[in-house]
Amino acid sequence: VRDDATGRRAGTIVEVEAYGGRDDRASHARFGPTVRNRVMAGPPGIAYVYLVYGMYDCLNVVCEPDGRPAAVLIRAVEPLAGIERMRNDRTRAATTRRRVAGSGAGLATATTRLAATPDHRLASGPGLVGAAYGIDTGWTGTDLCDPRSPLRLEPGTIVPDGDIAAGPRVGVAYAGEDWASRPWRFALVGHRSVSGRVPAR
DNA sequence: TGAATGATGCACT
DNA sequence: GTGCATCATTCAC
Repeated sequence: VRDDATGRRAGTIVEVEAYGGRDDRASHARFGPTVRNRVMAGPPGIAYVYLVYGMYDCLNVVCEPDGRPAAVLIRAVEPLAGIERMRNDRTRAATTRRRVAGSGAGLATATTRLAATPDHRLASGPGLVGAAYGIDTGWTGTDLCDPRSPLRLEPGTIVPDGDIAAGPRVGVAYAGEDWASRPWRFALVGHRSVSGRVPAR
């Protein structure tokens, strides 16, 4: 859930990935404590937002007790409320990117395609979750478990194990076969808001 | 319909 | 200097 002056955005998390500590070669914690990842080793329930590929903000929830670095990446959300606001922020993010890239035609097609994007695909990917919720790295450190927090987790429903699919994490081939192959990506089976991304070889 | 590619800022070595 | 926990577009077929 995110609250701000213009209203409330809410959705159900339908896909996540787990990232461990020093030994996980795919985790930001593999470098040991750094300026960027330092909240990962702090108390759990805190937001860790990082910029990837120079343009996408990815939201993580710090896990494990204070002192042990770990986090869960929110990969996809099914939008439930504040959908127009999500759409607006998606457009804004795309517009900013295109302006930097300097392609007017690209912007036109980008906004046209976004308008054709169904509601349930507005946050179907880690970068898209960040864009739809208007989250950037400044949100790192936010207490996601405080009911008064403008960005927070709220209790959901218990899902039977059988409804959860597990598979390898996306885009972590660099970590080596052992770590890249671990089935630490979890998603609701067959859910239409799960990211369709396939590892690019 | 699917694979390749470019964009872009910054953490890290 | 290198490469990334991504996505949209372009170019084959």
